Order: sequence, then structure tokens, then C-alpha cells
Amino acid sequence: MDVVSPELNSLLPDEIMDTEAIEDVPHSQPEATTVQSEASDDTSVPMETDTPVASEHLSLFSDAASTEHTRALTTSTATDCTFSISSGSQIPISISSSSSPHLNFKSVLTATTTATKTTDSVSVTDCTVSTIGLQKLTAPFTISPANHQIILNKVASSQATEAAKSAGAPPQVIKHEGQKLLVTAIGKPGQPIVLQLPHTGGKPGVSQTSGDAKSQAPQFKVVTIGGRSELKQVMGSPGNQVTTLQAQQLKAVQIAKKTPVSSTAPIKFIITKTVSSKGLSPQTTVSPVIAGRVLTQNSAVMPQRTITLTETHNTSLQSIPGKKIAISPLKTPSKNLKPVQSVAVGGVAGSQFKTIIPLAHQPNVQQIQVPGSRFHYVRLVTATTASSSGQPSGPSTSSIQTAKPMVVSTGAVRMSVPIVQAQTMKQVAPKPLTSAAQVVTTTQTQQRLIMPATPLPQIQPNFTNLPPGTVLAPAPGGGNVGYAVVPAQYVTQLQQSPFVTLASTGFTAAPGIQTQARLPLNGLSTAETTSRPRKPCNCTKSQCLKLYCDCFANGEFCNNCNCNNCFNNLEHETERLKAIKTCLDRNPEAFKPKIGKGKEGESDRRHSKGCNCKRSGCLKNYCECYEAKIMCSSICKCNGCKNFEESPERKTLMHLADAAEVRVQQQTAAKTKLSSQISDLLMRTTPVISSGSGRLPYTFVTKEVLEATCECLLEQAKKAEQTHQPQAEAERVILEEFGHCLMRIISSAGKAKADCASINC
DNA sequence: GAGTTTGAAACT
DNA sequence: CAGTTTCAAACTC
Repeated sequence: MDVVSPELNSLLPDEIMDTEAIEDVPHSQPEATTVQSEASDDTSVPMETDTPVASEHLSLFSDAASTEHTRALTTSTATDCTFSISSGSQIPISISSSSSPHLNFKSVLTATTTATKTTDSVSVTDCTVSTIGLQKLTAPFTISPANHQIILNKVASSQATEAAKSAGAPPQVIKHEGQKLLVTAIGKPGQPIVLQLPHTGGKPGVSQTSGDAKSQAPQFKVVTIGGRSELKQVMGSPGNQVTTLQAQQLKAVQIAKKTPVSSTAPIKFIITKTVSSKGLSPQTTVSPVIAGRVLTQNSAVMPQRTITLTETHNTSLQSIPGKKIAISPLKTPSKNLKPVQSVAVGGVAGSQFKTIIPLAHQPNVQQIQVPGSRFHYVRLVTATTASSSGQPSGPSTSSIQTAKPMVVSTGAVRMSVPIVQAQTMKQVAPKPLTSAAQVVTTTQTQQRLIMPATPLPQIQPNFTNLPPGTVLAPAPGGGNVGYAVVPAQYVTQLQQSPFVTLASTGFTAAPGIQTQARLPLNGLSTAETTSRPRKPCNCTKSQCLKLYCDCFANGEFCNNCNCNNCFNNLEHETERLKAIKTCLDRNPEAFKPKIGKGKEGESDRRHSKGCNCKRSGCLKNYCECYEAKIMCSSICKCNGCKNFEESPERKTLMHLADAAEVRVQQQTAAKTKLSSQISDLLMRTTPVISSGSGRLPYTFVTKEVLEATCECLLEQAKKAEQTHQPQAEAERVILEEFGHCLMRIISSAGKAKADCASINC
């Protein structure tokens, strides 16, 4: 189910989500069953956001103030249907056939009504919320008038009722827990709720499958009717129009794919999906949310807050008091998806990055990206439960979806996070959590993701300024929960490098699968971070565990380096963590970028500490300012600095450097072009001269011939340069020469062939 | 490639 | 905080 499309996500009002409400989400019930899409594999997790998968644990939150307004949360789809819940009337739950999928729930504030027909969940397969499709309702359909809780349940569950009650007045919850669809109105008493799933009617009777993302752009509307006296029409076919009886002022906001959305009211939605509610630790304060998107709000009152739509299974989430934790979703177009989970910790003024991690069906690995940190924090969660519905346990090969670029909104900055194409991964039994690492191996790329799960030295995280390398403390009571500190580049390194092997023994629980998305790093785009060449270090004495080592200082593991006795790797994660801690003790800013934004009036970029050069004049790469191609600033303590704006030495140097760079570029371009032309000529001439029997002509292009040819070409190039010929003319001359060379080669080949033929004759 | 220079990091 | 040492990169030959 595409709750919010990426395009739309960027258009969503920041106020649409409230992370605070996350903590108010009732925890999913342990016995909740996983409802899967009809079209989904048994092993697949209905994580699609484009496709109407669903069976979600759907939770809508709204703060009290926002209940005055009504919103419609809509995702476009080929089949629209209407699911409306309104107060003030009896509850005839009318669910038509698939061709006329119109759900109309009218709540009664005073009674519990048994519906005659409904669904286990609202199916998106055909105007649904869940993928199960329309089914007979054999169970009571209850409505709690006190807090506008509407419970659809085959078996009237007190648990659901309690969960609904626990939601209380503040949050608005539409919750599907296994067989239950719990709708809780969080608004004021008497305020109707309309859940609308408009039906386009364009394809009546056509049942869509969850796997068809294109054809299923389900419109899903959730409309809460506030206390105002305005009702706006909700989209949908006339026959499927939502019925709202007491809507006074209804503000319908359609959130549809490629549909601009405007909203001003501070209503906030969190849509929650629960696949497996097991394993939620008592400390869990973040409710599972549906696979969807990251919605971020940034208001003047509150710091950056990130609302995330994602999916959790039996995973505990890190709770940080006073901080907002958002679980990032990933738009997953394919039905064979892996859940994506991300934890972003906000609260600092700096840029925030969210780590999107397609997770296994049983994600016992969580990744936390801390703003300002170049490290990814991976939390390993003990998989204590068996696979949920239909998910085979044990090592398995699962295909992971190709993730689409998604828009992540981080406060005022919205970033498009390119998610690399996930790869089919083969899950390898990870290590016991008491041992050193967890191993995840991919079959396609032979990669292993190793994350130590050992309770590491307890370094208390500072989430407002968590330095890289900080180890997240295990969750209270979670003895088997550990955190590994993984550099941001770790992902890339692992993807690039072959095996990183650690001994792995008996991890009996269902292992987690993790793929990682390439993420923006320190404001750099993915391409910048991944394509940026990093010099291999040559450390010999520091074990690459001191800031002398550039790899370590950059928060990277050593990879393809020339270092000796390197400890900057996963095999020495413990030592590495200690070293990180030591560095941070010494300087909490040790891992922060040295080049930051300068004061007002100064250059945009400047060294955070300034240089201390004595002899280089700050015009050599010894100087960190010069190396970063920035000028020295007032905070530098350098002597004889020549690295300032008006410095003639600097200008000369820069001019020379520019000239050299241009020259290199031109040479490279010329080489490439010439090489291409040569290849092209060879390709074209080969068939002509290769006709007939005998040796193919290109076999005559021996190394010696090649060198001679190149010398000829270079000679022509030199001549052209000396005579100051234009580039076009130079190229012409060179090509001409190349043609001559080729002719000589062909002639020689022909001669040889003739000689050979005469000999044979 | 070896040796030197340099300045940041680490240490006292 | 200042002085010294260590270290690895930058640079020179």
C-alpha cells in the first residue's frame, strides 16, 4: 500500500506527522497475526508501499489540536474505494463486492454493533486496506463510543479494546492487528471519523494483486472529521462516495501520487503496520509503523522531527528519552520486499540523515544514523521469535527489492536518498549475540555484512551530538542486544570488497538480513561519497586506530590500504571502539568534519580549528586549509601565511594548478578520443581484411607494431602542437597518420597471407 | 623509492 | 595550556 508516494512525500506538510505520537502508539499485540498479500509469497513481507499490500497495523495519530481538522490521506490507485466511518448513525457496514468496493462504516456512539459483513482488514487488492481482500465478517464489529474506537474483529478481542482504550483521546488510531481492525478516534468525543477508500470505478470487478504496483495505485483516504462544520467532498466515484453524516468542517487532503498536497493544519498521521508484534521489548516506545515513507516535520516550535512510516516486526526500537526517533520507511515497489527500517535521531541543528535499510523479514538488525555522525549505528536485536506467518525460518535466500529513490525530508531540507538496488542476499546464520559478529552474506556479490553483536564497551551515546564510534548501550534488559558501530562508508566498502569473514557460530534465532542503502554523508550526495576516491593509508605504527590515520579519522574502515598491523577493521572492532572512545574523550569533535561553515562575512568554508603551519606558508598540502582548497581564516595560527585572498603567491599557485588541471583534462580527453577512434577503425577494418582464410589481420598488430604506431601518432601530435595547429587539425593529422599505419599493417598482413598461401600451394 | 620536511595528533 | 614526541602524509631528489 502506498501510503505516501515519494513524490508526494516531498509535498507533504511537515506538520503531518508527529513523532511524539509514535510513543503513544499501542504496542502491537503479540498474538497479532501477519496478514499477507494475496499475491505475495509466503516468505515475502508485504512491505510495498506502491503496491497495496497490506494488512497493516494501521495507526493514525493526531494531536488534540489537529482534530479540529479533517484530513484525507489518499494514495492514488486504479481502484478507489471508500471506507468511511462517521458518527451519529448506526453502523451498517456495507461492503460491496470487489467491483463495487465501498466500505461504509458508520459508527454509533452508543452501541456495539455487529456487522454482517466486513473484512479482516480493508483490502487494497480491491478497494482495500489490506491485501487479503474482502472477506466475510464473521465477527462482531464493535465500536467504543467513549473514545471513538471502532473495532473490527472477528473475535471480539478485549486486547484490542484495551489497546484502543490505551490510545485514549489523544491519538487517532486505526489499527489492524492481525484479525482486528481497530479504529480509534482521537479527536474530541463526537467527532466522526471517515476512512475513505475511494473507488475509481474504472475497473470494476478487476481484482488487483498486490504485486502489481503499476496497476494498483490504491487510493486510501482517511478522513477525520473534526468539530467544524464543513465537509468537503472526498474523491471517489459517486457510488463510492464517503458518507459522512455529521461532518461539519471537513478538510480533505488527498495525498496521492504525483498529486500536490497542501495542508496547513497540524494534523499528523502515523500509519503503522505490524507484521509481527512479537519481540517488542518493554522499553519499546516507538510503535511499529507501516512501510511507507519518511515524513518529516519541522515546525517553529519543535525541533526537527521525523515521522516515519515503516514496518516493524518483532523488533525493538531504540528509545531515546526526549528525542524523537523515527523509523524510516522505504518505498518498496516489488512484492518481494524486505522491510526497510531506519532510525534517525534528530534534535540537532545539523543535517540529518536517515539510514534506510531493507531489513529481513525478521529484522534483528537495526541501523541508526545519528546526525552529524559519519557512522551508522547498527543495533542487533535478538531474534527471539520464530518467523511470522509464512516466513520460513532459518537461512534462506530472499530477494530484496530494488529500492527506489525516496525523498527524505529532514526538517527544512528535503533530500532525495538514492537507494541502491538491493541485491539478493543469502542469509547466513549469524553469530550468537554473545559472540563477536553477525554475518550476512549475499549470494550475488559475495558480500558479508558483519556486525559485532557483542555487548561492547559501554559508551553512552549522546544523541544530540553523538560522535562517531559511540556505542549504543544495549537496551535495558536486553542482554543479547548490542550495537556495532559501522562507518557510513562501511556499506560501500562491504559492497566493494569481497568477503569480510568472521567466525560465526550458532546463531539459532532467525537471522536478520540487511542490505544497506547508500546514504548521503555529511551532506554529500551518495555519488559523492561513494565515488570519492580515498587514498589508502600507509600507517605502520598507529594500527590505524589514531587520527593520524585518515581512514580512521574519516570514520572509515581501512580498505585496500597499505597499512601494517591494521586494527581499523571489523576483526578488531573492540579495539577500534576503544580507540574511538579514546579519541572522543580527548576531543569530542574529533570525528567531525574539519571544514565547516565559517562566520558571517567570512568564507563559506573554513577550517574548524585553523592550521598551525610554520614553514609551509600554508601553500602546501601540509596545510590543512590549503589542502582543503580554502583560505586560512582568523582562527588559524599559522606563521608566514600566504594562503589568503590577495596573496600573489597563492594566485600564482592556483593559476598554475588550474593550468595543469586543464592540461591533464585535455590530455585525458584526447587519449580517450583517440583510443576510441582506433578501436573503431580496427573494428571496421577487421571484417574487410579478415575475409578468407589465414591469420586475422589484427594478429599482426603485435606489441611492437602497436608501439610503433603510437609513436607515429605521437609524433604527429607533437608536430601539430609545435606548429600550434588547432585541435581539430591535430586530430585530423593524427588520424591520417593512423590510417597510414593501418594501411601498412594491412599491407603487411596481406603480404604475409600471400606468402603463406604461396607456401601452402 | 628513499630520504626529508611538515604539521597534526598524541603525549607529558 | 605549552612543550615535546610521534606519526603519516607531502614533498624532494
